[in-house]
Amino acid sequence: MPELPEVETIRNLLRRGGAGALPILNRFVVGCSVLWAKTVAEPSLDEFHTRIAGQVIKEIDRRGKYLILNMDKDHLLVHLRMSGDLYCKPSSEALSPHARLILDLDDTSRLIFEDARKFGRVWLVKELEGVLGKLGFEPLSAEFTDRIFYEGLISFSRQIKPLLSDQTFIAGLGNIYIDESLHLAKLHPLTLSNQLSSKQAEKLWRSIRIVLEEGIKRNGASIDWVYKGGDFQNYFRVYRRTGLACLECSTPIERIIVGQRSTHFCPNCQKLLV
DNA sequence: CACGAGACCTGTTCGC
DNA sequence: TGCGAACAGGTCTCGT
Repeated sequence: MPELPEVETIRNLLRRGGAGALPILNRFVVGCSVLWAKTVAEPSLDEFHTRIAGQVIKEIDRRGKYLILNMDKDHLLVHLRMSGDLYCKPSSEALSPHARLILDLDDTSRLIFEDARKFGRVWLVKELEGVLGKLGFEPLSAEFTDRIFYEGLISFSRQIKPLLSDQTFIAGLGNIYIDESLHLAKLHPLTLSNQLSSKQAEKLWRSIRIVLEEGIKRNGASIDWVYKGGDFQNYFRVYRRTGLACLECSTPIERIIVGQRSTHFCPNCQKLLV
């Protein structure tokens, strides 16, 4: 489910509540159940239970696709991977069959980490560095300038799509937002990063920010059975539009595999540089 | 260094 | 209708 805009949407729901979910700021943890042991990446299950009890949720941040729950003593980091979700509901409401971790809160609500595919992970840590240290550019930050992006791009000779999906280069993009950004920037997904002109890099930089901001504005994308809430899927330019007309030139959108991921692009608007 | 394959998992949809 | 194959928003590790 989640790339940067979906994670940001979940963050907002946890901070302010909405869509049937409760806010969790200033609540404290009174109990905890781990229903799928592998969900807790760090520390050990025993230590996780003893350390998280009694902690207050002070603030919620995001870095790339990670949610950061700042508690009074530790940080609880959450990565939703493919099918995770994190929300707070009254304890009286039925539990999802895919609940993997439950934090009982002091107002008889509970924070539920749900994840059908069991890929998601949480870390309870003193310092963020160990988990987040290798992440690359934060794409909507002020420090992420077109110039620094261009310098980064030309320092590698890599296919642009796999490079954009590398979280140590840029954090938060996934399959949807990469395909959308590359179409907006009129770049073929196999373009080599060091073949880009500064002009093209600037256009890609702008496209990434436009697409992410629109995704956030629309509360993310809802696809399949996994995640629902946002409506960015109604504004896709290429993602899962194989065979449909390009919105710019009417050429049928093509689907290829790049880096073992489904990749959608317009063969007319996004020609491969030679 | 850059890339591809396989693994981790479950659930839905597609094709015959 | 039924059943196996293909596919899904992510990331890690290993081999070449």
